[in-house]
Amino acid sequence: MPPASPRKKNETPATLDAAAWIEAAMTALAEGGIDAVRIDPLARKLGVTRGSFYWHFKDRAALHLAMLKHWREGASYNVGPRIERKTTSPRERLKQLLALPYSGPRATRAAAIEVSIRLWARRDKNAARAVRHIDKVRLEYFTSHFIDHGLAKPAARQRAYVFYAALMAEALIVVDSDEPALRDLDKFLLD
Amino acid sequence: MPPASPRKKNETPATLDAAAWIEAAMTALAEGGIDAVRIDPLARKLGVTRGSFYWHFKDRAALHLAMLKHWREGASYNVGPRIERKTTSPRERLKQLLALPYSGPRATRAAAIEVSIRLWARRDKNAARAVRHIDKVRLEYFTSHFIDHGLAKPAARQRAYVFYAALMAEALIVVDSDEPALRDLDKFLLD
DNA sequence: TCGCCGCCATACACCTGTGTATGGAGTTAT
DNA sequence: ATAACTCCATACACAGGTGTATGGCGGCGA
Repeated sequence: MPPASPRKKNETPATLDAAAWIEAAMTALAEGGIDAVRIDPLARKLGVTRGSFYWHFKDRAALHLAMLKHWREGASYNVGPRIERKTTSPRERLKQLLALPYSGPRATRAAAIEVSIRLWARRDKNAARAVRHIDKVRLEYFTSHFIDHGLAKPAARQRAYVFYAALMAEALIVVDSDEPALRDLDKFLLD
Repeated sequence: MPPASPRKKNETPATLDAAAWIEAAMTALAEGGIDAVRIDPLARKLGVTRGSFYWHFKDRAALHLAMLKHWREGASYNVGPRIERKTTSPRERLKQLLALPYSGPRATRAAAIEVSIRLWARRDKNAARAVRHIDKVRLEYFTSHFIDHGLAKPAARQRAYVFYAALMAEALIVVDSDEPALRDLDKFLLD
């Protein structure tokens, strides 16, 4: 981050172009892992040169940290809310979580980002810290729902883990799209 | 592969040194994804130079295909057998499968390879084909166990998917090692 | 209008990896 | 011993990425 660029009035919060770099970086992360996040290709896709990057970021490590921060702030509720508009039953909320398929256009990107970051976390301490934090948040979120659903805490936590596993597995396991195993999954996981 | 090196007598099947390259490549794959499988670093770790590689393989693409073949042949029963020595009950076999932790020394490598290949499969058709095949084999394997366990086929297939998901999730989701959610998981998944 | 500054382009030095071509050491067959 | 073959080292041309230093362009403020 540069010396806190002091923007003027009707501009976005002073992180507009840095955000564009981060967005492009996340896409590259989804498509090829952390090693695919390279400055030159990103610059070409953004229609600029390296000069822009090295104004907004000190180096690649700075971009990596910004990417983790971005994911940390967005991932908590990417997999979660936007659902609790109407206070439906806890069962309905979990059912909707399972229903949002990891096979959509934007969901595919999110799934790839999940996998990429977790692979990255195997060799990067910062990424590992972010993953640990996000998993903690999500598991507690799911657990609370199962508690609302009527389960005792240990059972709720176990169920939350399996629920989370089933959700994440959609980003890894390949089955035929008409696979019946995916239908009525909620009946097994939620009842 | 070179012109089918005609070995003589007491040598291993003519793929001894190529196998060493593949082994090193799989380790690199586990540690940094497919982009980390680079010839020069591999050569340094093996104590040789590029000259060796380009004798055993045509190029990187050939190594990639060999890696997929290697994984395809080994992965089917890496996650599976070596268990069915004694014909225990199907429930016991599945329980043992769940018990083999993805946190051991060599198991960590296998888990990383799983994730790396699946991320790789998002941009490589051959890798995608291998993953599809392996998932099919494993799901059928698990399904048959649940059928032996007494479930009807649709229910068994669904249960196999959740079982497989819980297994794979250990390679992704990070929890405290003393997490109670992982204990007694079999009671939920198998009963 | 003039200078300042945010933002990016350009050029340079450096490093790392790929693929190929060629040579050389060691072994085996005749 | 000589030829042939296996296996690897060496050298080269090329491509692509990183980081830095420097220059340039446009807008805003006094």
